[in-house]
Amino acid sequence: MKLTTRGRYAVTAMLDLALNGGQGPISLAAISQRQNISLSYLEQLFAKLRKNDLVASVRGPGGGYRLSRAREQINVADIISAVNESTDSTSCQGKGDCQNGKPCLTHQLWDDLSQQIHTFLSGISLGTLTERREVKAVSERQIKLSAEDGDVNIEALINAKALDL
Amino acid sequence: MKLTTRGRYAVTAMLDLALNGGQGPISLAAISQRQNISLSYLEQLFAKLRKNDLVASVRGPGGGYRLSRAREQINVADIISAVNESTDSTSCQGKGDCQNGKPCLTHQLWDDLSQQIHTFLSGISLGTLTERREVKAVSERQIKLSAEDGDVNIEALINAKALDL
DNA sequence: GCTTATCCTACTAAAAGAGTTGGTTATTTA
DNA sequence: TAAATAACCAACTCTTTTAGTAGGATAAGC
Repeated sequence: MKLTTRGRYAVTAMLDLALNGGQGPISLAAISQRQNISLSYLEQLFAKLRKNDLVASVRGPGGGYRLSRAREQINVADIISAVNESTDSTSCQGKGDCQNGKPCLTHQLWDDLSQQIHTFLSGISLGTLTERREVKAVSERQIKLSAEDGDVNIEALINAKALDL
Repeated sequence: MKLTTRGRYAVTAMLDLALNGGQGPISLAAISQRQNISLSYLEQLFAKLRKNDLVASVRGPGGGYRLSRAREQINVADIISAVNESTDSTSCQGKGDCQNGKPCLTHQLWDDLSQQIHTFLSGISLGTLTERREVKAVSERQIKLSAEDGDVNIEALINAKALDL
């Protein structure tokens, strides 16, 4: 398990999808605009998310992406490991270049720890997050700050939350 | 909160210190040998650990480092944030270059999440880890695999753990 | 005064992160 | 059927971070 900005982008985009993808697919262009993430970078991330069966795609005009499962069935750990999976060879793949000649065991300590983090993040689903945020969305609509209706701007939501504090 | 190999090195080194530093300070050279981490890299990491008051140093021959507090008072979150603290400006420091003109709020979602991870990791102390490992160390001594007595080789410990599975 | 070991700065090679460019394919709509 | 849309795909670039080197200075013990 690795926690970087890459995972943050993926989680944010997926949350956008969960919030805005009520009816019909959402284009990456829309997510790109709302969340201010480069379109091509999103394409790369969604290629991995699709390979891991977290999203499904619809091509052509009016197309885009939708969650392949219910919000509650997709957790944060899924998303983060999906976009990080390419070069996850932090442990030296049993090459045996560790001191004892035995396959790489030092790293197991960290893997042990990151396994716990993984378990922890598995408990947080997109559903959990949207529920928490949707309440704020309602109060946000009432305050009538954000203009474009229909769209849910995550930034605005968090803004609303910040106002609460 | 950021989880990379850098933090892994730091946690491993600190655990080595907790396990081997029973009487007197431990030199970085010793840790370097046991854990197979470059000496100079350890120096850089320990400079930050010292600034954050997680370790204390003794100079000169026979010198080295020791934990500045009891094992139980040092947690994994402390260690990781200590070695990562230099360039932690993942959130765009209120520069206001986000779309709304307001200071950077999109990132707050992630900060929210990573705050939870931080809380989680704060619950795991070096004491927690050593206790878990020390049991294994005893069984390891009984099996009499690792030769050099006095030293506790984390790799060997985890090896012992692997044998348990 | 020699050795040990922390302390400190600067530099470097390699990898990962983030984004750009320039396409192709599939699908809808006019 | 042609145009527009938007997913798909590959290669390339720029920047930052990682991990490690090199070369010392300072402090303490023998």
